[in-house]
Amino acid sequence: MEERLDLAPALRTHLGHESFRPGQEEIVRSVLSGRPTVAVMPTGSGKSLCYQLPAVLLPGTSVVASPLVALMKDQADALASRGIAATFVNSSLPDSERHERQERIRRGEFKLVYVAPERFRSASFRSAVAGLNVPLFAVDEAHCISSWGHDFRPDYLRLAEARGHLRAERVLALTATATPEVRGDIVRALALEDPRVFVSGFDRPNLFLEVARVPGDEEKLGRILALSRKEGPGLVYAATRKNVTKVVAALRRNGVLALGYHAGMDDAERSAVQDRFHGGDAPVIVATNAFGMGVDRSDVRFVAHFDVPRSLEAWYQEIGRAGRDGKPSLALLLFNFADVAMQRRMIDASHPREPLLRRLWDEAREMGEGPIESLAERAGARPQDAQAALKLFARSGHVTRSRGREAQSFAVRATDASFDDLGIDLEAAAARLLHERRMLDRMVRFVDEKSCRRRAVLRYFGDPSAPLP
DNA sequence: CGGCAAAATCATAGGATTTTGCCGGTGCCCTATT
Repeated sequence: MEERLDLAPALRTHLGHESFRPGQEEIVRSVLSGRPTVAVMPTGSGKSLCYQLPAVLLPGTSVVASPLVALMKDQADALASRGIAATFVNSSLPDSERHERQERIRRGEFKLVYVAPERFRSASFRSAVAGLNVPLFAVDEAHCISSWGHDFRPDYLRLAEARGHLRAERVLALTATATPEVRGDIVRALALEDPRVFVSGFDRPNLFLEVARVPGDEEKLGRILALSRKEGPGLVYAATRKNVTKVVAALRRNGVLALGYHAGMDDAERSAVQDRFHGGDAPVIVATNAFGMGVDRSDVRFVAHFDVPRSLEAWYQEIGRAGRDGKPSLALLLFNFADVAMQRRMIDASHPREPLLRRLWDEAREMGEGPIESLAERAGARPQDAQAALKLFARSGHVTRSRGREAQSFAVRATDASFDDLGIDLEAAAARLLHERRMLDRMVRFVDEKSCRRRAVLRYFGDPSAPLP
């Protein structure tokens, strides 16, 4: 007979909720049972409670892998204000503070510790958690494994190792976006054995999905302007920083208070934009895909895409930020076929080809060391290609990179190593390139979809509640 | 597959038109310099 622990009192005392929202209780029970758990829930449905409550109930220190250090402080503070001992460790802390926290972690003073996956590279952190009793290792935004792990943030692919360091009794992976394929990536990367997978409904009945084919920027701006004036607050996603600037300028020229957001802005500026948006001050945010995580405003009336996104997943996640209050909202995709070419170029460019890589390695070896800029020049490549290639070379330890005041430079450690010694998995890289192209193709096919768009999306995500054709 | 800005061209000396070239998003962490 299964023991049915009453979770309601703990939910009330520790987290201040009267009752569970749909899906939460089952997930919490699955975690408590000890079984590896994957929870796929739409943003805004209370994912964090699914690890917070078990962390409070289980003896020991639970560790949460979270992608953005900028959000950790708020998360930990929110828990602390409820009397839950939570903290975080990241590079924003001065050394002394970090060491002090690690000592407190070592002594088991915390119920919850937030870290980025990269934190496990630090020997002092690993040592702090070495003897710790860790009942739960939670991986938030677990789709990052799939979207960032391969080249952007490789430590996402080493989370199983991290789990090993922690000797965590339980694992919970949480995400808002997951096709069956991404779910598979998550299970594999975390080496989950026989996990329970919970998928809540992806249908968002209050979102009206519209795709508008437009011949050029003028029409796009016209539609966005009309929306901004009538609907607001809203989000506009653009594919490049340059386009962000362009759209912001156009809206402002026409009297709409729009704020731009992208990773090229400094941290203070970025958080100021977030704060103004949350404060209800800015009716329209124009952003690259840097904007999203940690955004918590329920009355967003529209999400418009100035450029076609790279995948259905990306698009659905982004439009999911509209209408969390359940009121009618619009997702508008402004589609110009020319934009597909731009995305295709970006995809291709992020996967340097083998001949280019070989050329760059030969040049790098010959130079021994120097600014990345001149390496690019000598190899007849663009700086960003040289940058990407060196990142790849650095992974094998044959190259170190450093950043001076102005220029970034590199140094080859083993000048006698051949290209093949670098151990670059070209086959895997080629496969990923192909995969990304296919995702984009699917996005484009979706634009041409003749039947119900909603049904097509739900089918794509494998939503069990999707109506059958 | 487009759009834009800069350069080249035209046709005749300042300005208009055409051609060409370019277009790159996400964030950890650490280390060397001020």
